Amino acid sequence: MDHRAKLDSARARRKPAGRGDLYSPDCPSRAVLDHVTSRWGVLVLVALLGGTHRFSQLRRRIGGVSEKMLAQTLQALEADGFVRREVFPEIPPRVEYSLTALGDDVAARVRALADWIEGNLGRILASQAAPRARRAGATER
Amino acid sequence: MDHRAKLDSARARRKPAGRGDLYSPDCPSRAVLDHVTSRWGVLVLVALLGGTHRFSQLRRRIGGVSEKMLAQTLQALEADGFVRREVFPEIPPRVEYSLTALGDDVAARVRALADWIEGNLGRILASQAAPRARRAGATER
DNA sequence: CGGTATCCTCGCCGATACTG
DNA sequence: CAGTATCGGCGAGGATACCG
Repeated sequence: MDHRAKLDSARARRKPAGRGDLYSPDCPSRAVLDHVTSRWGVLVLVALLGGTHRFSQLRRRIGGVSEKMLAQTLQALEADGFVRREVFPEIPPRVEYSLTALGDDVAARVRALADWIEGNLGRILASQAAPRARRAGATER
Repeated sequence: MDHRAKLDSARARRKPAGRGDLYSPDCPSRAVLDHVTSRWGVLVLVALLGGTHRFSQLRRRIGGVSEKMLAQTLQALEADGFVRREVFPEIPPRVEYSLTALGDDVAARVRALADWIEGNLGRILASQAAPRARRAGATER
C-alpha cells in the first residue's frame, strides 16, 4: 500500500536501530508521542504514577474525562506497552491498571512536565497578562 | 453557554496562589498543557530549543505541518509567554521566533520526553509486538 | 517571505444504550 | 463494575486564495 518510490537516496540517513525521528511525519514515534501527550494520556500516566488504579478510580480522579475517552486512552497506552491491564475474574468484575517498567519511565518525564506547569502557572498567567498590545482579531477562544 | 449551575460548592477549593491543578477540568493549567503537548506544540518547542528559527525554517524542519497550524501553534505559545516573536522591518519581511526564559524551561521538559521516546522507540515497538496473549486467539490487527 | 481569511472535511469526543 | 457499540455535533486542522 505504501508506494513511496522516493526512497532513492535522500532518505539515506539511517537511524541507529530503533531510534525514532519525531521530525519525520511517518515515523512511528509520532503516534507514540501523540498517545502520550494526548489530552487524557498525560493525566492517566501521571495518575498511574501514583500507583495502581481501577477504572472508576481513574475516572473520578481525572476531572472531565468520559468513560469512552478513558477507555480509549487506556487502550492506546496499553497497546504501546506503557500500561498493564489486569482483570480479576470476580463478581462484580474488577480491573486494575498500572504502569509497566516502560510506562513508569515515560510517565516520569510526563510528570516532570506536568509538575512544572502546575508549579509555574502563576508565572505563566503573569506572562500572558503582559504581552504588548497586539492588534485585535485574535483567534483566541 | 456556561450554564453549569453546579458551581455552588464544588469550586470551593482554593489553589495556593498560582499553583495549578491539572486534575480540575477548569483550571487554566489544562489549557496551557494542551498548548504545550499539542501535536505541533511539542515539535515547535523542541525545534526552538535548538535556537532561533524563522517561520519557513520551522515549517521545513517540522515535517507535515501546514502553514495554518504552524502559525496557530506559534500564536498560542506566544500568548502563553513561551515564544518570543520578532519582526524585522525589512524587505522581504523577516520574522524570527525564539524561546523566552519561561519557554526555555518548559521546552527542556518537553525535550526530555521527546528524546526519551525517540531513544526508546525500539523498546516501545518491541513491547507493542509482544503483548501477552490475552484471551486465546487474540484479535490482533 | 510571512502571514491571514475562507471553505470544507475528518475524526475527536460526549451522550446514550446495551452486554457480561 | 467495567466496559463495547453506535450516532451525531462540532471543532481541529488541511487546502486554497489572497494581502503587506
